[in-house]
Amino acid sequence: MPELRLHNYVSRRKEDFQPIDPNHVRMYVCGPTVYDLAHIGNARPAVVYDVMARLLRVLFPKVTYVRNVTDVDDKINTRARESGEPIAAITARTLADYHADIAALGNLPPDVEPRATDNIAQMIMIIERLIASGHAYAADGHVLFAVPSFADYGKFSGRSPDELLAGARVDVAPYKRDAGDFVLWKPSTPELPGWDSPWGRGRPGWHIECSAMSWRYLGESFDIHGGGTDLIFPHHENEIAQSLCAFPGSTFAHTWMHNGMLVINGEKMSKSLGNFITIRDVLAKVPAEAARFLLLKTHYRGLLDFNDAALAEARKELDRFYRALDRTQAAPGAPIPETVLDALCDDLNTPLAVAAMHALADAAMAGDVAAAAGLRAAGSLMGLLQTDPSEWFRGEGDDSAAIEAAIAERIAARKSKDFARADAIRKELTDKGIQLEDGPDGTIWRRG
RNA sequence: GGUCCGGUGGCAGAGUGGUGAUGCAGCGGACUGCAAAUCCGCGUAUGUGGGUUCGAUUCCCGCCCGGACCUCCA
Repeated sequence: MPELRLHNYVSRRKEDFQPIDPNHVRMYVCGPTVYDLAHIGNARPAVVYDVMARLLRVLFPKVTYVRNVTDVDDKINTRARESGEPIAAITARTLADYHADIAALGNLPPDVEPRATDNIAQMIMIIERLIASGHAYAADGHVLFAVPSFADYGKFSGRSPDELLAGARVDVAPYKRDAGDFVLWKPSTPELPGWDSPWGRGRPGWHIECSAMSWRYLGESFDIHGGGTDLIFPHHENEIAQSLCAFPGSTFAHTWMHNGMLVINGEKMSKSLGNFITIRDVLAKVPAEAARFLLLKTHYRGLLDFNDAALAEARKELDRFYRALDRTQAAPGAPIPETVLDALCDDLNTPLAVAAMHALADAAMAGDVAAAAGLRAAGSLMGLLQTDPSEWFRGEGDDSAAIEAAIAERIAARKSKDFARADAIRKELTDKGIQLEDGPDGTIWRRG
C-alpha cells in the first residue's frame, strides 16, 4: 500500500497522513444548507470527498465519513417567508432533491448525515461549556463567542484580529463586547424556528453546528475536515475556536482539506450574471458520469472551469474508456492498478490518475484483459465506469427496438452489397441523432 | 485597500533543480464499401524582469495578469 499524502491547510503543504487511530479514520465535511436546489458548485465537494472516502476505505480498515445537513438557517427562514411554504416542507423537499442529484452523480452516501436540528442539545452543551470557561457570554438574548479569549484566533486563516477589526464593514451589534465576536445562539421570534435554552427560546448561529456534530459523531479530535475554500474564514476559523475552547487538550481536526471553487466560462457563478447552473440543469444535458468525470479531471484544490466544451471533452474521454471495456468484457473485482492508487495517494491527484487510466485503456484496446479489468477497478475507486458499456452508448430512450430493427436491416443490405440501401439507413439514423460504428463483432450504436 | 492562492503547447491539465505527462482539437499515414472506431507518426508551451546554481519551468525577490477571502456562499 502506498503512503497517503495530503495537503494540510494548517501547514500549507503536503504531509504524510498519520491517522489518530490507524484502524479507524474519521472525516467530517461541511454539507449543504437545504434551502434551494443544489448548484453545480455544490457538486464539487460532494464528488471530491466521495473519492477521498473511497480511497480511505481502500487504505484503512474502518472509515467514518460524516457530512452534515444545515436545516436551520436564516436563508431557509427567508425562503419560507417569501414563498409561504413551511420551513419543514422546504428542508425536507430540498434534502430529498439533494440526495437524488448527488446520487445521480455517482456519490455514495456518507456514513452519517446528521441534521443540525437533531443536534440542538449538543450545541447547547458546547455553548454552556464555553460560557463556563469564559470563552463566551450571554448578552441581550444572544450568546457570543469572545474572540479575545482565544489567543490563536485568526492563526488558521492567516489573519490577525487587528486586521479583522479594521476590516469590519458592517455596524457592530451593540451587544458585542468585541467587533469580532460571533453568534453562538440568537433569540427567535414566535414565527421563527426556535428551541428552549438557558438563554430563552432561540436558534443556533451557523458555526456551532459543525463543532457539535463533529464532536458527537467523531469525537473531540479527528483526522480530516473538508469543505470549500470559501469556508476558511470565518466558518472554519470559528469552528476551530469553538471546539478547541470547549474541549481543552483536544486537537480538533488534524488535516484540513479545501476544494477549490468552480466557475462557468471563466466567470463566477451568480444569479445576477445569469449563469447559475443547478446539478439538475447539467443532468438534463449530459450523462451524469460526464459531469462527475469533468469534476475529477482537475485537481481538487484548483479552480475549475465548468463549461459545455469541457463537458463534451469529458464525454469523449469516457467514450474511449467504455469502448476499451466493451471490447475486452472486463470483469469487476480486479485489484486497483498501482499507477492509479499512487496518483490518488499523492494528495488525491485525480488528473494524474486519469492519465494512468488512459494508459490502461490503451493496453486494453490492444487486447490486454487484465489492463481492462484494472481500468474498471480504477473506475470504481473514482466512482466511474460502473455502467454497462452498451448502456453508456445507447443512453436513455424508448425507441431502441426500432433502432435495432433498422440496424438489422442495414446489416442484411450490406451482406447483399446493397450499399445504397445501407447508406440510406445510416442517414435516417444519423438524422435521428443515432451514430453507428461497424466493427469486427458487429455494429454498435450510440445516441448524440 | 488587506490576506492568501495561482499563471505550463490551440484548448484542458499533471509532474519535475538537469532531455516538459496525459487528454481533446489539428496535420500526415495505415485500415475501411461509406462513416466511425482503432493503430502508427508529427507539430506547438513553462506570464515578465532579476537573483541563487555548473544548470530553474521547478527555489528566492520585484512586476504584470487572474482568482479566492475579508459580507451569505461549496
